[in-house]
Amino acid sequence: MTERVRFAPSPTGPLHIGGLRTALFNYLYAKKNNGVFVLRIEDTDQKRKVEGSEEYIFDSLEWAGISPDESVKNPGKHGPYRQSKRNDIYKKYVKALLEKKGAYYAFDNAEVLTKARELDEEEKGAFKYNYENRGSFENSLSLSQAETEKRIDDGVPYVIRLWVSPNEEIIGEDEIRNTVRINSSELEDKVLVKADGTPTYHLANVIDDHCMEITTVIRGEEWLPSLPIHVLLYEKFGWEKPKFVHLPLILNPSGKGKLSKRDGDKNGYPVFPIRWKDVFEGYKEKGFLPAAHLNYIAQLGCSSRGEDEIMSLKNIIDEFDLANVQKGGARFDYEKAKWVNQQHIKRLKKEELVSIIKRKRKDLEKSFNDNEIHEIAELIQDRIVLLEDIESLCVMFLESPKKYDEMILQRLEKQDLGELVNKLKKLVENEEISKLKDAVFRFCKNENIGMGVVMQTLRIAVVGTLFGPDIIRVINVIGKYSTLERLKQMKNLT
RNA sequence: GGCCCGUUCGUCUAUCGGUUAGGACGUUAGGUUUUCAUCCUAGAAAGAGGGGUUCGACUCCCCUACGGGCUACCA
Repeated sequence: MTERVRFAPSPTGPLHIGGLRTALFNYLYAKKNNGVFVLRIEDTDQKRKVEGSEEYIFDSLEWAGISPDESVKNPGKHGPYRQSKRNDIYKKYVKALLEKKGAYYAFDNAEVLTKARELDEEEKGAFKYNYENRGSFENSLSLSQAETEKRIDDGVPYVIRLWVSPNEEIIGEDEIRNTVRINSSELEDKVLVKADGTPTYHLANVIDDHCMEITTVIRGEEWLPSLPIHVLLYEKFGWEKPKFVHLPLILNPSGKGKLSKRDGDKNGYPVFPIRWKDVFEGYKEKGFLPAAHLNYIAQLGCSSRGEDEIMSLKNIIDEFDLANVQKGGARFDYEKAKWVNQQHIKRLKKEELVSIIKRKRKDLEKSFNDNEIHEIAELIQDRIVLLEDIESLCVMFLESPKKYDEMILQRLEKQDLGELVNKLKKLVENEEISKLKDAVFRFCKNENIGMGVVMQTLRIAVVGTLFGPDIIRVINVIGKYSTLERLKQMKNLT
């Protein structure tokens, strides 16, 4: 049997890092098992729907390189792939459930329930609509059949609730943790169909997973508490249950709660894969390679057997094993995420890096030929942590220094800077630029000046700071003319 | 409050009853480099606490503590 998994986000805003990881694990599981990765849009609550979020989900998955095999965009035979289009299906199954006495009508309005809830909270905690009190509410169990039918005919609003019988042991199997056992008396008669006739998550989810022939449900740990409800639903329908996998949550770096948008804002890292409506920057814009981002996320709460932590998507698939998934939540670590990205960049083929650099710095091609850009790529490759660093790393090749590091200037002042710059200028003038290194060595020896001082002076004159790649190689790239110009600019300054 | 899940260096993790508890990020100290980055070497750094079971527990069981999740006609 082919494995079928699904990622089922609801389009209520941008997909965040946790969602992306859930999608990733579904994808990995599918690919590892030659299965099918389905994307289902859970838009039963139209009130909460946010324009653009469905597109955003597709765009994010595409950026990450983990697009679904079946979805609204490439439907298979299990459609529709949007829950808002499946209401007829739900209706059919709810009818059957009602007939089997697996569910019942309830007419209680919001005020009644709110009041009951408040009352219970004062006394002992959470209110539950269940076997203990359903007799005192207005529903098809407490009302006569005639009254129930009359109300429905009269158009009195109602919901449909799951009929949970007390004191039964419900067993939920999770693939990465121990069997979850719970007494059904703890459960609530969950609303299955809302007053507007649309299903709640629990109902739609179970029916869809069954109808779409999902074999393994991989979702976040926040769903673990509703597993018993789902198990009950499968049993009442008489359906075979899929396997369940509840992924540990991604926590804030502080460990306090799930990773949140707020936290990302505060600490300066994105929590979304790609830009969301000019409001939030994503990992893409921040300068993460999709493969690197996936690499980091795949290892949050999951260990890899391989000795190398840096892996391509293909490697991640090969190594993927549910047995390696952690049980406890994992804190997000932006420093490590950046390090992984840096490692991926370091391993990029020169051609790939060159094309990224050309894209980021379009003006580079005006001043340099392909060979030179390759050299630039080589000079800066080890220094890029985020792709956005490319911009600043390229500045020294394109412009003469706008300002000079004051501290260094002061330090060098003792050496009669003006004269030294002048001599260097002459040196560059008279030497072949490709042989500059030897020339500088000779110069130091003849003039009896320390190598350090000469190189620092040259560097500060050419790029303005004391950081950066091999200054001789930089000079080779920018050429004799630019170098002389820059030395002249420095000379005028001193 | 109730229910559920979890707990190994600061962080991500290895260990599936016998290990000097290993690796990675970060951090500290050296080295390489004209500088910075890279790279190399070394160091500090962990089994929440208490009971069992066992010849022997990080590993199995129980309790406590702590953390997280859920507790909507949201998903």
